[in-house]
Amino acid sequence: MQTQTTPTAPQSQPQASSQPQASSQPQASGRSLEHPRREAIRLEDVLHALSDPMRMRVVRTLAEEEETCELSCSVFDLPVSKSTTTHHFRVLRECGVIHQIYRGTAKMNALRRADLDALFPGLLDSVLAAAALQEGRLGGDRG
Amino acid sequence: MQTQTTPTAPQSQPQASSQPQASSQPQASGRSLEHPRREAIRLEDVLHALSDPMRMRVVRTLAEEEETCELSCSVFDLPVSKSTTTHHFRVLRECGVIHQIYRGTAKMNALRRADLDALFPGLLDSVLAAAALQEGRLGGDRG
DNA sequence: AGTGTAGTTTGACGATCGCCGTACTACGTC
DNA sequence: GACGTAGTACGGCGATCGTCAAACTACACT
Repeated sequence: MQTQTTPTAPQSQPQASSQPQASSQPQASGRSLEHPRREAIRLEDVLHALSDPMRMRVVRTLAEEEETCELSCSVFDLPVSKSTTTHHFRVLRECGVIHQIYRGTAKMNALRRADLDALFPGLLDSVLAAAALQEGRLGGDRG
Repeated sequence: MQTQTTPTAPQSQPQASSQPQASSQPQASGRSLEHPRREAIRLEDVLHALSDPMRMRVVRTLAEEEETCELSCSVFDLPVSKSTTTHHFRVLRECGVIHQIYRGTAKMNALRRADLDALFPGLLDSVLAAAALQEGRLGGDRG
């Protein structure tokens, strides 16, 4: 738990893999990503980020798979181009909703639940519940 | 309780004041406003509406003054022009966040709390709490 | 009828948004 | 080194957004 940041306490230190190990999993290395500090996360930005169906879909998937801790961008398979996918993940990161790190060629994503719950208690859960309720109500599958 | 709709169960019937009465308060009359039905309210539209600081400010004021039931547009005194104010209230109404009726020259506004609570339980409260928390955190007055 | 108040409508503006394709970089593997 | 994979950066496109000013409508009051 030292060469990789935990999603519950993300800090954006570059931390250029000082101890190489023969683990099967590649380490976070090379490029660094900018994340807003917890105190810099703004409610209006979070609401704006979540108001896009594509990004809501990402956040819901991340929340469902929360015990997995991290998902690569590619597992989402959004019905948009690669560059648009990059754009949406960047919006989510820059507004503080998700945490991203590079791991080999992949970029892993995790919800910043601890930060969001601390700043806006209950908000994420009620949004997720609302999204699930609405999906049931409209009967559609995530569209 | 028949010539005016209640904010807790708003229906958008025109209801053109069939029984005139000498009450001190002018009745809802004349122009009618379109409101989405409860089932037509979409989470993404609500989140988008709330992601604008000006509209969030309106919703928070409406929530604080909820026992008053209705507030005219003019009491808000937003730091934007009249036409922009009209625009923001229209966005809030069309996405189902507020209910509006004409009462004389004024247009009265009320939160559609019953509808929102039914569709998205806890969402409105956690958003309002988050906004209050953030205001305290940033120390600013509603900005 | 005239005046004032409250809000609307229209059209415009610059900014942002969501989306794309193309060209590119970084990494792992053969 | 060559190749494939994962994701980025750069522009560009049309649509939407927040904002405004100007002209307008609806109502109340004198």
